[in-house]
Amino acid sequence: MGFREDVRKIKALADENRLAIMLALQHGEKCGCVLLEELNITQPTLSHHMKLLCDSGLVTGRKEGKWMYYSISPEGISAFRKMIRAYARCDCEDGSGNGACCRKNAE
Amino acid sequence: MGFREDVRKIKALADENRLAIMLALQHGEKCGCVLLEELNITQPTLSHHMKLLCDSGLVTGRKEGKWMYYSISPEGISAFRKMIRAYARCDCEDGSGNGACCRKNAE
DNA sequence: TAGATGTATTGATAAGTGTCAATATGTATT
DNA sequence: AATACATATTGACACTTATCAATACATCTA
Repeated sequence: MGFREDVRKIKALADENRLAIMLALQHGEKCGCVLLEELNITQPTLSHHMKLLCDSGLVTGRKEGKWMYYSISPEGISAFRKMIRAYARCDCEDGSGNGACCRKNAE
Repeated sequence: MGFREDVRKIKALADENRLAIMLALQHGEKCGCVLLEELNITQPTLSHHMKLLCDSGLVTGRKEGKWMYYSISPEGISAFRKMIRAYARCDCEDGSGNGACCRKNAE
């Protein structure tokens, strides 16, 4: 069926630099130029990664003058985790919270 | 830093066929030959995907005679979701459950 | 208006990935 | 031992992706 959109979103996180960006944004929004200093990549590469993260909904961008401020999207990461949960799950998690094999590791 | 291992695990889920496999295994273990009937791929391709899923820890394999039975690993998916959560998070989730921006969408 | 600065786009390239046909390996049955 | 069947591996190929240099676009400032 149509998992294409979900695959696209998962791929948005499947890159070392983009994981680093997600961590870098965890404590609040940052300007692109700041991210550029923290990551050892060129400006076009950062722009490319930010586009993928924004398209996936995990990150939102805000333009202020000539600067772009990026931040984690709470709704985006919530939807993302929910989506992940739809695939990374098993029957022993029946919603009652009594899934024996998952009790200890419940997140 | 060393996100390589996490990227490898996330990539394990970043494919349409592997998402379909995860769903197919949700209700319990299945033989490789059964998965082969459900997915429109050849046997070598299935073998390739199962290897990636097993290597990531999301799925475990059990050999019985000439058959391979695959099933979701409860510990694997729990660790996976925990890992995802480390990247797909923001400060407004402070562990107290009071993160204002996430309250409504908490999973 | 001109120059400076931050960001986005384009084009090229190397590396990675999904797929299949062909073949190999392992196991059960006759 | 020989055959049949399920799975794994190898090799090849098309497609995707991460990266950068060069360039374009947008905005601020002198």
